[in-house]
Amino acid sequence: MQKFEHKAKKFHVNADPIRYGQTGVAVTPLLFRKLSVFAQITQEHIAQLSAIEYGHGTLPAGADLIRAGQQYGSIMLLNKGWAIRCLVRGNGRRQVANFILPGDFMCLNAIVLDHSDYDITAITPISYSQFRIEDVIKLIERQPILCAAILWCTSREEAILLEHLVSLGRRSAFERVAHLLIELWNRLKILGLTDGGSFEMPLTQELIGDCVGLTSVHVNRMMRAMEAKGLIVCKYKPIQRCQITNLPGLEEIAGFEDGYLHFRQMPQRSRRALRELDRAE
Amino acid sequence: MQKFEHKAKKFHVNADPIRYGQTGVAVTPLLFRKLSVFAQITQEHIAQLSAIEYGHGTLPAGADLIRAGQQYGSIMLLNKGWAIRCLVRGNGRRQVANFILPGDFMCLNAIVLDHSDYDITAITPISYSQFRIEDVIKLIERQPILCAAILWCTSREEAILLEHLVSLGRRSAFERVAHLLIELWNRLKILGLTDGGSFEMPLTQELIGDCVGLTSVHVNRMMRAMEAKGLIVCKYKPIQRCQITNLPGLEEIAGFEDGYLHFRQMPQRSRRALRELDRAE
DNA sequence: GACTTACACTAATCTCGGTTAGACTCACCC
DNA sequence: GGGTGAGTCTAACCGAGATTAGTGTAAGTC
Repeated sequence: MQKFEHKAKKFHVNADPIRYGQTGVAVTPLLFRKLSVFAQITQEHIAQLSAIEYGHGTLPAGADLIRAGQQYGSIMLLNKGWAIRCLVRGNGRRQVANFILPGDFMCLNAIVLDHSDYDITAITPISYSQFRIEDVIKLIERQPILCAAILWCTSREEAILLEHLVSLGRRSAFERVAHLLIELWNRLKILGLTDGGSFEMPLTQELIGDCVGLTSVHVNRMMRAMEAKGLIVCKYKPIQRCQITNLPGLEEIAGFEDGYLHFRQMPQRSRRALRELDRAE
Repeated sequence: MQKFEHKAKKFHVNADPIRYGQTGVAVTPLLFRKLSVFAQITQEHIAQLSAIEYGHGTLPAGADLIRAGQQYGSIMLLNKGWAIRCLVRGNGRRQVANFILPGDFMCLNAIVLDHSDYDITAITPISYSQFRIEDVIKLIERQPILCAAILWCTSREEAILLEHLVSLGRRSAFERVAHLLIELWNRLKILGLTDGGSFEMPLTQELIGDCVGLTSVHVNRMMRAMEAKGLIVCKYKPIQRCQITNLPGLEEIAGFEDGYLHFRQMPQRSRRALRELDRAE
């Protein structure tokens, strides 16, 4: 880390209205798909969530959904497109905390926190659903499983954050970039948005750099190096698609272990406890 | 970040049984003190939590409470002493995610996650309370306010993690160390564990380095520099006490803003929604 | 077709912070 | 009182990655 005088650019709007994520597909299938990785979520549960959706919106690439310091409005669910959660320091240095993919909630901690610590910015055109905080509270009260599912989302997000922390603190530039690519691939895979080793990736190298704490220049060097080693193919500019040609090799170098993504069932004991609550109704 | 070949040391036990944190004080006051920052928690609420405590334990400095990859056992609450939550990479490089202070929960996400991603290691002798996961689930079901309080703890922890991410990605070595010191001071202050600008800090420089992604050598350089500028006094070795002599100056340099610590009341709307749930019983 | 914008990519230089190695201090212990 | 160990501190060296300042290219716009 050195000076980083470049100011975070605010509005590099992508004029063309390409839809990232599965085109024309509503939220619920993606969320359902994600949540079923972890618990016996039924379409019925998702329907209950859909029932309290009070609106939805779209935003062009580059627009902010919420700014740091701002009071939380509603809880949102990203349906299409990609967004970033990022923190901007006083001097303009920007840190992308993570990438928000379709099926991810946004501002979930509005339930207990007053204001946001971060900006959420669309990096492609996005569409999202909105939920009133009160409605969500009431729903998760009635539906323990849904409550657990939401808790799972936040816990998983924290785990991903933790892994980014390790990247920034204890991984080399090469490892960081590699690790990010593998993570994105994994997260998209459970959504069914990958095609073999290949996936749509609407990121600029600067954005990647802002996420892994490097300059775009250095991200570029690392990606050139990966291609040279035959690990990836990713030469479109601006990057739109990335293909991992040698996943095991990449995982090896990055020291990637997928445990932190928690692609597992909820622990037994919690399942039992929750079932009891369900019966109690 | 470069090579970092030093293996994470496992057992640098502190032989002397000094009690960090308020000596001889049980959990509940500290937790109560922390939670009341955020909601109208009553002693009654805390009593309900105490009621489901099923055991407590102590551990010498250097001992692990849980290891990465291990299945979660119970949820715990740190009563006395300090601990760290840290991730160790295959090659032995260690990243301290955060410091766990008295009044902090540990393994809270055992509710939804199966296994831990991190080690929790005592860095002083510690004592803690244990709760069965099922009991906690049942309790928060009966007590929406307590549920919100716990959610607040995890959300706040995530916010702290986010701030660490910014440190690692976008702050200079000097800023990182300064930021950490101010954060610790703030967190201890709401627990009533500070004395003016001064507080007990049972950390080695290596531990600080493992948290902010630096070597102990460089942490030392930075702390020397801070003393030279008259910002802190922290000369005991091993560090036992740190005094911030010029807080505004330090905050200025570190770019510290306390918003992320969320020393605020829960948002209005959530308070209202939760009150309604309470009446419903 | 000229102008503009956004991004990828390259090369040269510089610096922050890692590495290595060892001295110093204090506490404990046989 | 000498030995051991844990931690602090200093100095010399060096390299990963930032910085700066470009060139190249594709696509949109007037």
